[in-house]
Amino acid sequence: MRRAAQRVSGGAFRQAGRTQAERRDEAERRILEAAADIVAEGGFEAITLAEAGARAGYSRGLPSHYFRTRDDLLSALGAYIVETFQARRRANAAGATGFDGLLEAIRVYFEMPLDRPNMVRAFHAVLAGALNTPAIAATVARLNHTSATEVAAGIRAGIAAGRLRDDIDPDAQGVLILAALRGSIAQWLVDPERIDLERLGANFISTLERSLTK
Amino acid sequence: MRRAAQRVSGGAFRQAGRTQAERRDEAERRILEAAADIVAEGGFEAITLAEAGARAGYSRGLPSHYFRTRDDLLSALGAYIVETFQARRRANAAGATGFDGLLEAIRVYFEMPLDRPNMVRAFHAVLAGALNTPAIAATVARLNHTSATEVAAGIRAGIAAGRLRDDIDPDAQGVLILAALRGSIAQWLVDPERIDLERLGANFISTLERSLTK
Amino acid sequence: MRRAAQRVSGGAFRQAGRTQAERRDEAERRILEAAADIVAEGGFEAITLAEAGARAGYSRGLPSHYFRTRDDLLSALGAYIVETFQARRRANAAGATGFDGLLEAIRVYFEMPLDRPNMVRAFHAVLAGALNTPAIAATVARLNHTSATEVAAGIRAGIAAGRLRDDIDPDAQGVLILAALRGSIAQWLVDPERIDLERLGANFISTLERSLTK
Amino acid sequence: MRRAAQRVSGGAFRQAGRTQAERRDEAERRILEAAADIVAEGGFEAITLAEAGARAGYSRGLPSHYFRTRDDLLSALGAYIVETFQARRRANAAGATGFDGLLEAIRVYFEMPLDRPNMVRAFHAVLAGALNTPAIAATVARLNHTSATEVAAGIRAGIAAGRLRDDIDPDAQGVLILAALRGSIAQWLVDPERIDLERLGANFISTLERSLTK
DNA sequence: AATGAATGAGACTTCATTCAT
DNA sequence: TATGAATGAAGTCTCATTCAT
Repeated sequence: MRRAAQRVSGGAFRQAGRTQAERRDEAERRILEAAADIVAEGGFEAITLAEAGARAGYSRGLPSHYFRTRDDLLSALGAYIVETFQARRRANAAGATGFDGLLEAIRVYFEMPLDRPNMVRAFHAVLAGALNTPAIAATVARLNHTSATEVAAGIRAGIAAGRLRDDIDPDAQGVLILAALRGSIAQWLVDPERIDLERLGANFISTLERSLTK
Repeated sequence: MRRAAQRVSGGAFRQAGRTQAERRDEAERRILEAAADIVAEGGFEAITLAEAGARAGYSRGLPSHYFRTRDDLLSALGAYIVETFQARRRANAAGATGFDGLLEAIRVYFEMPLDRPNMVRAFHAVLAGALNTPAIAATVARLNHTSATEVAAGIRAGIAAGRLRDDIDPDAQGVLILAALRGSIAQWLVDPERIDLERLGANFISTLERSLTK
Repeated sequence: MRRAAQRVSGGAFRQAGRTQAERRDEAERRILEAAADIVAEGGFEAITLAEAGARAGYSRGLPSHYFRTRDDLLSALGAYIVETFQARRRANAAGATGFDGLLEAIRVYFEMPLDRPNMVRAFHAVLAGALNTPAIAATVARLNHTSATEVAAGIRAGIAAGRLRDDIDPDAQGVLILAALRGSIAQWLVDPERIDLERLGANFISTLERSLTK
Repeated sequence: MRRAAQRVSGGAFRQAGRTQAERRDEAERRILEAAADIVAEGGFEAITLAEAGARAGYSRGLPSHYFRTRDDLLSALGAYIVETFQARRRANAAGATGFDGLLEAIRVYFEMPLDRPNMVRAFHAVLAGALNTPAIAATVARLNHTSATEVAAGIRAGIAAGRLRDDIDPDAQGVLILAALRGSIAQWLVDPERIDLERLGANFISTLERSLTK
């Protein structure tokens, strides 16, 4: 096995000392990131296998080689974008728990579009793609369930702590809160000039406090 | 002149004696409706000009003939679906005004998916398409602005009537309420088994009353 | 029959008092002229029936109505362009006969491109079209024969007048002279900056005089 | 590694063991040759990408794959046909220089149509295509300039050798001689029965000698 | 006579996919 | 492992042509 640093045709240099498995993993990840960029710019249907390979600095044929079919790539890509988004969201609101953690997570949610617009665009493209692309629908359904349940857990913690009214339906509120977050950002994506996310976030949080606390 | 209904090659029955303008208008409308069906089933990118023509009972080439390019069809289709959705929504909540009218409109909104699932799917496909398709983005941006403004007007009416608190930001609430409606339905579309729209609607309305009324 | 001046859909006014045959003839002629313009701009294959009708100020369907098929239009158009060109050429060199008439006709030939560039472009498009379009080949073959024979007649007149050498092959010279004229203009059409037609014409005539006269 | 000639799906025999670059180069060349055949038969506008691929023994999609667009194929094809024609013409008149070389080249020119009718037809189709196809016009403009300059060089050599009159305009004569050659063949292409190229060639050369020599 | 609605064939082009190297 | 050559299936779009008005 050749171990010296070597020039690959795509023009990228890669580190020596990798095993083939490591190289493969990196190539897959770079292809997924390139694909995520394409999604952010042109939507989910704009992806072509060749373009994803070329943007990642590899050959136009490599995505086919790794992901076999376009559907498999889309499926992996949906999961990758969702995971990346979730990881970022959680990192930004790390440590916060209970109802206060929920409020903090909501604040973070309204800040992410300005911080990471491409990631958010890609994420919403995945949400949109769930409507039609079976390879993605399952991922999004699971995401929705998890996310709404997390929100509901924050509310339940608030109830248990005696801070929130106990006639609240935490599951329904979980869905509604998630809906408001997503729907707000969806409007911002279409018309960022008109939608003031900071103002929306502040209003939403004070609305929640008024409707949920005792 | 032949006046009896006659069979034409496309398989549709049409009345004789139409003017050419009438024939053309009907053909355009039928093509748009067929295209909306396709959108509801397979999403915005699933449309092909040929399929739209064939489903409408015409030739595969007619949509090209009328709409010139696919983009032009998409643009017209986005406007058509939005108009149809709005017309239906308003018809269902006719006569209600003020803050009560807003609450009624919200109730209607949560009922529409069960009443007209295809229309709602098509509508949400348009919303999703706005992310990537410039021809649609403008339509959706206008729709969002109008819709949020209508909601805000209902809130302003409630404030003026002394029923709602006067420290509310009606515009922000308009966006947030629209967001919650859209986001709820988006989750239902992905997993209708899990999302109970009736329950969501009831929770949302009581939440609103608690957060907005004096 | 309505005789008053009337507005037609194309936007053109036409004179009253025509018979239908006259109106039809005018419409045909206007369609042919519009088609000739298209040929001059975009070549022989750029013609579409609809475009010819629209440019002539009529409906897009009228050329079909008159000329039945595209081939029939092309055939009529080839003849029309050739006739127009010949008429112009003869008008410009009217009255000249014999060998001097030939020289005058040659001078005129080199002047026409600057005087009537569109006509000359269309004419050369017809010549080019003869290579592939059977509907035109016959017209051009006849034209070539006639033109070369006319040139030969001028030479024969010069011989008979004792002005030209009598060992000349008039028919071969007819073809060669026609070839030089056409070939010169063909080069000018491709690169009018580089080809100085006036200089070419002067050189050609003095060359001819030296090679043909006693 | 398999080395024996093997039958591939397109119906052509190819050797195994080629590098990919060799395979591609051969495929491109064969597609261009097939396209040149089509041009010779049906003119420049008769080319379709699919037909070029099929005639070359490949799939109907390959020309698109290589040449991207039809215009790019036409452009490459124009250059290819011109190069092939020039190479043949020069090979046939190899070694001849000066004014005698020019006369020999002219003799060869009048012989080529009978020797290589398809090549000559294709070549004249390119000349004709320059009138309307920008992708070809540049190639033909360069060709015309080069060819006329070569002829002029032969005349200048004759003047320098004291064999031709020194009041000749070599550049104008270069254009005129090229014009006569092209124009003669153009007439032959339309009506080969009537045009006797051998006789034309003999007449043209004796005419030239009379008009150019001292 | 004239318009223009509608059809259908054919071309270009893009890609997923397979396969040779 | 990785490249890229080659195929073939759609899809868009343009037009000649037919036909109802």
